[in-house]
Amino acid sequence: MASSLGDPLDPTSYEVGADELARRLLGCRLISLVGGTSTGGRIVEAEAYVGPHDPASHAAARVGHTVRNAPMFGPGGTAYVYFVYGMHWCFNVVAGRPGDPQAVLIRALESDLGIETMAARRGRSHDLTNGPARLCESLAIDGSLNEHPLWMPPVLLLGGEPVPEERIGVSGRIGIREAREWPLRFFLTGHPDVSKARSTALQL
DNA sequence: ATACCGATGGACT
DNA sequence: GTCCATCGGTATA
Repeated sequence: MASSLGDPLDPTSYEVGADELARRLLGCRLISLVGGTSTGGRIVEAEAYVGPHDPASHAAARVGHTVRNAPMFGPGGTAYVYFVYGMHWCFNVVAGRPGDPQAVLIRALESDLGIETMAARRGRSHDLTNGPARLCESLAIDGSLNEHPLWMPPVLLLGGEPVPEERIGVSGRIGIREAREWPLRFFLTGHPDVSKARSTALQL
């Protein structure tokens, strides 16, 4: 009954496929208390990586269970944070049940909390949370938060205003080679924090 | 608005 | 060695 907006999502609500979770996370709020200041915002773009049969996933069958992707094999609702291109962190929400490696990459937030702190971390006052690596820098999320459960501080995933189905756009995922055309990227159509070039829904 | 390019490090084959 | 679930700068329009 404590279903007021802004409560942490229940751990069981993550026990769904990553594609469903990605849609469901749109409109939810990602909040970081790292460093003592609240930073974050509303999720407006997310990508699903749906399991061993997904060749673009870090947990693709050809890769198997490794040290890096181990968090994906853990319980839903925990964080999978990985380092890419020698300089950036990316934040994922693990989906499904233990042993079922699925995750949702958070690609953009509509930032509305701790703007000044985020701007200081980023060294600029714009482009704070559009992009998976940018939002990690703004929220001070790094590898130390790997496997963190997202229903407790210092990083929280809170319920938000439900997003109307017709506002949700779908497209192929970004920055991958394999399975480019799989419709697993979800975003709020026309939202300013979703790049215009990439805000066009896939034509099926 | 798009396009190219370089940075930089770890996971994996 | 090779490949990145990337970004910021610069150039061009």
